[in-house]
Amino acid sequence: MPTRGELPQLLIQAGLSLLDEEGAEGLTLRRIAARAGVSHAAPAHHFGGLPGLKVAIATHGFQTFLGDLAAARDSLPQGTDPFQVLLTVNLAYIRFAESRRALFRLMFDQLPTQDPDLHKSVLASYFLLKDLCAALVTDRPAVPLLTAVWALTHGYAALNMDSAYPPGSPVQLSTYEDALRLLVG
Amino acid sequence: MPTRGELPQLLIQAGLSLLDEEGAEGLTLRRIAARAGVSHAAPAHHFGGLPGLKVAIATHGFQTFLGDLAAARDSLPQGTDPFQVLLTVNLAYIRFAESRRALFRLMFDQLPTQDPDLHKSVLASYFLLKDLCAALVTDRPAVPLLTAVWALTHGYAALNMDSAYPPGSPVQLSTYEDALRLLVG
DNA sequence: ACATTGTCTTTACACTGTCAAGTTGGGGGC
DNA sequence: GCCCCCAACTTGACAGTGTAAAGACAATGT
Repeated sequence: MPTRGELPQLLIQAGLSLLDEEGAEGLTLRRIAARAGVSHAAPAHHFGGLPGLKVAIATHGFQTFLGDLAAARDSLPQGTDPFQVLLTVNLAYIRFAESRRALFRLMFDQLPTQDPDLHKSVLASYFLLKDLCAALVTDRPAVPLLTAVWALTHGYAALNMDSAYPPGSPVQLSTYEDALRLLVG
Repeated sequence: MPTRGELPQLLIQAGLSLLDEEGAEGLTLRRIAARAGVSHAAPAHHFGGLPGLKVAIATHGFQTFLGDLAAARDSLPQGTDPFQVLLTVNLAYIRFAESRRALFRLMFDQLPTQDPDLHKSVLASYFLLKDLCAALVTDRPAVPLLTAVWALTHGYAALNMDSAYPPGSPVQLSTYEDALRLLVG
């Protein structure tokens, strides 16, 4: 039995590992509980059930997602060309989807769920990308550009993740940079 | 009991209705069987198990998906501006994702599966979009443009489907046309 | 010291996918 | 016509799942 009070976090971590190692089908209340060394009903107690646990895992996923994006942004020296910053961050977006497929899918599957914490986590990533776009268009509103950029990036991430887009061969990521440049104008 | 030989199609239809009416969680071997009026082991017999049935449903989904895209294309008069054709077809893409969320998710979840029939269905949609792009760029290869266009469209479809992208308000589909025009150049 | 609250376990139940064995019914060889 | 055989389908059983109720137990507040 773990130290009192830290079980929820431990369960989320167990769920994340299970998700990475065995995919979506491995994500089971009982297996998570077993990995955390507690009974199978303990997770349901803390999260209200499997759906609640999934939301919690997705929320945590969006936080590390945000962390990855911010790390990519901060890895560049101050004063870097804003387009280069956006490109670097968005490639981190695509790489996240590729390296953590099951988690990425779970995250966006849970999006319709109305949960304050999940909503806040998503919003944080939204604002990060919005600021990057705002740096590129000083004369007009950033939201339309952000919408297009986000969609393009998410689409590349989704198609590349399944390695199924051009049936057979992988997505040419080099085309992403050109497409992004066209959108930015 | 249905007429001999048509049970597989009947099971796929039952699965599609179940998917539309109750979402991914309603898709169960036993419930599909009950809806088709057969025993719970009948679907497993024909499709080898739940995964096989899901692949069959996804394959059928891609066929009606292709039908929707082709219908949108053919609804325009001959000689229409190629860009307008591409736009119309892609809006049908986005609308399909919105109106059949569970099926759309299942389809792209099954993409990594290596199944000849599924692969062929996906390829058909691929070629349809490729031809539309080829009509727009006569001087250069169409695949890079197709990749970008497909990703942009798929991204809009995915974000719009969850109505979760700009957290709270729906995706502005008007921005899609502008973005597409930028990509086409 | 005592009651209370929150954490966790135990137990039970309905539901799921899969497998093995049985039943049935129709089509082809004789 | 008859029979065999095979495919379609059913039946029954099993392990695994989520959920709910009820209990055990320790920490905490009074």
